[in-house]
Amino acid sequence: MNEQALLLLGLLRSQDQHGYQLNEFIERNLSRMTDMKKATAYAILERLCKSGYVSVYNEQEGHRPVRKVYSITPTGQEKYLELLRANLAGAEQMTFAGDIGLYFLDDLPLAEVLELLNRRLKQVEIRLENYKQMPNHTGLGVNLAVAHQETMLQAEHNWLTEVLARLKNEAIRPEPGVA
Amino acid sequence: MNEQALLLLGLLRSQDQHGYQLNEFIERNLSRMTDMKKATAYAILERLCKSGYVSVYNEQEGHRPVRKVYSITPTGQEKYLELLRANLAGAEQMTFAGDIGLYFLDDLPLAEVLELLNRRLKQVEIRLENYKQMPNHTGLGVNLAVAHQETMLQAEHNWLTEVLARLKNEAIRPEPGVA
DNA sequence: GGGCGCATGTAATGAGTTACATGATTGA
DNA sequence: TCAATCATGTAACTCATTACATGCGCCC
Repeated sequence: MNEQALLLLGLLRSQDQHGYQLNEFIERNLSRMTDMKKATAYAILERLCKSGYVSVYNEQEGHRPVRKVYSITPTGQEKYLELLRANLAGAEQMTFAGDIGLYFLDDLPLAEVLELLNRRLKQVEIRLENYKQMPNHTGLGVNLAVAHQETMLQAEHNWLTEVLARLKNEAIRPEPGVA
Repeated sequence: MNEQALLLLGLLRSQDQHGYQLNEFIERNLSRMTDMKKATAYAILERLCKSGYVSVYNEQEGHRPVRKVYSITPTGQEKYLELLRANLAGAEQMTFAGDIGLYFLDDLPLAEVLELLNRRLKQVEIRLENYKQMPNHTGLGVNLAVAHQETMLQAEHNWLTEVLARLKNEAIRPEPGVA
């Protein structure tokens, strides 16, 4: 009962959809918001169905494979709002897996650390480029979500750049008094 | 074979330790880096043992319960460096669960959104306070890791504040031309 | 004597991923 | 005719969490 459920319910709120359709949409437009896999979406839809938050009916267009079209129920609408409120009001834990590496950074020679962190920086830069080339979406919320990620990526970029500068400095003039 | 393994191996690198000891240390000093639970640590230590990255011996101090003391092996040392390099060089995905809510923010009345996001902001502020009251650690890496989290939290704070201001503005003078 | 701290785990559960299986249609 | 797309799923697995169980020593 988490963000993935919220996402699927939210998408179904605007219109009935079948699993494939939802998965396509998520992959094309929301790959930055979530990394939910297709099989997972199907599984969650089933779960939502069992819980009564969505209902299903079959549909066939021409000779295409039969589709299971999901539709949000009144209970689902309530659940959706509940999940949405909780999500908006809550702050995330903000623990970064990459910090574990930083914690142990003293275990490698400074030169190597510099090279490795540079690799990290490059990846952040590539992703930032990606955002900058993206067209504006429609809808207030969509733009906010995208802007948030860009902001955080930029923060990460700034921080990494600054750290690299500081470490480089230390490489030239090592341990200048500070432990 | 992820960050938790890296963490445990890294801690064992400095000295042999038993599970309880590791768990205590993590809870006291590294609760911000990771939210690994105690049972998980025990399980991972076992896994590392089976893989040959650590070895075990028993120890008893006085009449205390017997301890399983873990010791990193040469293979473990190699694995550790491998994991460390990968961790330092890699950038994280940076998908925030809270963005799903933002994405659907149009589904709630603006006034409520304002209130909910304010709740989110409050939590960020509390955590920031926490960081500011913390003493400096020893060791370059430790400080970097802590500083990183503080930086990102601050970025989150700035962003949220700005968004709230913008939305509040819109509440007063709604939809001023922009879709 | 009672509660906390020490020290280790297990069993059940849940969430999510991977890899695989199926089979029809459509377009080059 | 061959590959890609449409459409759904299952089975096996990993990973981690929760909740529980155990039992002794130490200190008040």
